[in-house]
Amino acid sequence: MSQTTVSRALNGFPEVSEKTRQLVLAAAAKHNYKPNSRARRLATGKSMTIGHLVSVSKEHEMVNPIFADFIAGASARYAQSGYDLLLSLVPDVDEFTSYKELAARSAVDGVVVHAPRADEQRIAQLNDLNIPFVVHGRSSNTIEKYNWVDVNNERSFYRATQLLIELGHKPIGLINGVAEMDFAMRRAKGYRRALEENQIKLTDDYLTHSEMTEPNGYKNALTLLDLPTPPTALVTSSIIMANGIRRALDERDLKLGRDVSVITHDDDLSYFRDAAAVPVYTATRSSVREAGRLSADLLLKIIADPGRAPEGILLDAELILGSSTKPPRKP
Amino acid sequence: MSQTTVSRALNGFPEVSEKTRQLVLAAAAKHNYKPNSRARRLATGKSMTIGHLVSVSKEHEMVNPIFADFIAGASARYAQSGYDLLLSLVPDVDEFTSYKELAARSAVDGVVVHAPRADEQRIAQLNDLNIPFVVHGRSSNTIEKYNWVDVNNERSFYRATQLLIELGHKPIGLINGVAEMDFAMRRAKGYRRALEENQIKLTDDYLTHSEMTEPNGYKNALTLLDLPTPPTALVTSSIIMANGIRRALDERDLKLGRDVSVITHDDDLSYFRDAAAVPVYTATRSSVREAGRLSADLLLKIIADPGRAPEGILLDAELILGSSTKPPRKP
DNA sequence: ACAAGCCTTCAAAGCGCTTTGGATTTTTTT
DNA sequence: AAAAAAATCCAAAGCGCTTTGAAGGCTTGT
Repeated sequence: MSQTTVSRALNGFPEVSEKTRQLVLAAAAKHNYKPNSRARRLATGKSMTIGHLVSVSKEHEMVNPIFADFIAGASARYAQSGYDLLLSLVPDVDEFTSYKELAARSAVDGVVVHAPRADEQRIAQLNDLNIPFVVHGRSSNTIEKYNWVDVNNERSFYRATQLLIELGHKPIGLINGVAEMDFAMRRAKGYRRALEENQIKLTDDYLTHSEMTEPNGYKNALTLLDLPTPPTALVTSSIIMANGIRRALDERDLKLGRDVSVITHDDDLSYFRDAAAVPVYTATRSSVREAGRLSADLLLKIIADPGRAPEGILLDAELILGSSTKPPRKP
Repeated sequence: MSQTTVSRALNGFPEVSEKTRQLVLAAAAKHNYKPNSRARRLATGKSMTIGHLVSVSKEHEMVNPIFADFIAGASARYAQSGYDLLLSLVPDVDEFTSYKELAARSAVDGVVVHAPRADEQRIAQLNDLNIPFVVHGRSSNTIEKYNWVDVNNERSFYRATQLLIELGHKPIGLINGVAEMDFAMRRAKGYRRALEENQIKLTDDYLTHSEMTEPNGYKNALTLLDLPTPPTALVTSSIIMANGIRRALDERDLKLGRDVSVITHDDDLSYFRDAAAVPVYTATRSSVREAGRLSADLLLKIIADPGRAPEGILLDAELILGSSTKPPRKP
């Protein structure tokens, strides 16, 4: 049997009879034969690989904890379509160099951009490189068209803040992510809008920006609690920071919910899944794993049809009521 | 200039004069030329790719949170040596199928095995497939030789338990990972040995096994605190569980350290880095990122020299004193 | 100035597939 | 039964590199 026939049988071409196909498939299964990826990729001119470049902050050696779950979602989709996932954790400073290199040696058919800043250069750069990509998040100050999957951050945090205000809270703090990040900017915007609409005037002292680690949640919570008029409620961007906040409250003998209300954004991380009947935290919840799936789907579509008009997928976070929010305590 | 010369110049062969090499390099830089990965890999017969198969528990859709930091460590090494990192999150049930497939289509030059069980089949399977691999962890019930990088789990937990005993604690609980995991088994062993050597008899009620999530830390802590003779100290396998434990203590109006002492294993995750002057938790600390680096180094060595005798690298976790351990409270 | 020897360059083969275009066989039509 | 059409199959080219083996250019020694 000729090489051509085997190749066609395995790749599902119609020029081969069903009988032969079955024969080929049986023989392949028997000898555990799979076409050599390297040869196949050279012949087809496709890499059958999607790149994920995750930047590691040079300063803090920080890996964004949500990326594992995001990738878990995406990976499943790639596998279904026969794509491999190429992962590279690069120091944030030379991220573009990495993209350029990947493109030059044509190692990937597409990439996913993680953690876009409000001013994001990678989008224009990738458009220039003419390499298909999907951004997980958006970039407010970018005019170029691009494909993205994002959560409605502004609205979520607007709603969260609004809820606290309705409960009677006035001084409300926001413990946010790094200021340059697009999501952080949008969340701050939602938070501010809710305050403004309710004529609550707060200085920027009530708003902190930092990497979303547990220690930072702790530290920033203490800073806010030390204000002359400490907040009676906090909104935060990450369940990991929320854990730090809880620790700070604990240290001050304040009870979560009773003394200080907290609403956190909840990415539904697998190791923090808040699945109790009454969740621990009132939260704006949106599964980052689902975002991973959707991003992968979108990227595969773009690759299959390069002419496609850029698309944005906006997910709405649910506002889930837990036990960490109560009306402020009467003095 | 001929293709041969260019290839040789770029790949550092000695047959090309320094002058020509510089010329070639300059031209390559100017046009942003990089040899096409696909073609190169076919020609050399190497994939220049390392596979990481991370299993996702089918049941809980759980991704081990340490893997992000581990991979961050490994990725840097691969990049240095020109290797790509192929990541696949596979349902734990069909992990071997994935390995076989990778081998058949020769997509990788080596793999890293994550989260080995005490009874681990993958080691024999990979040896059969004759594919270079390094195990992050060990497998107690495996007789085959293999390369591994592991922490001295038994000793760490022996020392941790011993410390608590020296402080005066008697009923000591262990909130551990899933029982089948090799590391969990070793940690339990160290814990038990310390108890035995001090003639402390405790039933297995003081020992819980579960996936290392925050909710499980919480739940298991409550279970132990509800025992007729509740433990005055807890040892736990993960800082994420430790956060759940803190929540449980909080709910019972118990103060960490004062009322209940806690020692946690600390993988030095980037988003939980406990870098305070006096750490929050007394901990057995070992950087999982460093383990990632070492695993990558070892694997690259094996690939470069297949004849190499299997090697094991045993890391010793430091026992770091924090503020979560005190003598038991007098009743 | 010429041969020997070394350094440098090159043409061509091959990596293991896919794909094209043609050849062969089988089926259908007249 | 012969011709036309359809269904199969196959040989060979090509994907973009690396690597082999041979040729060309330069230096050195006599």
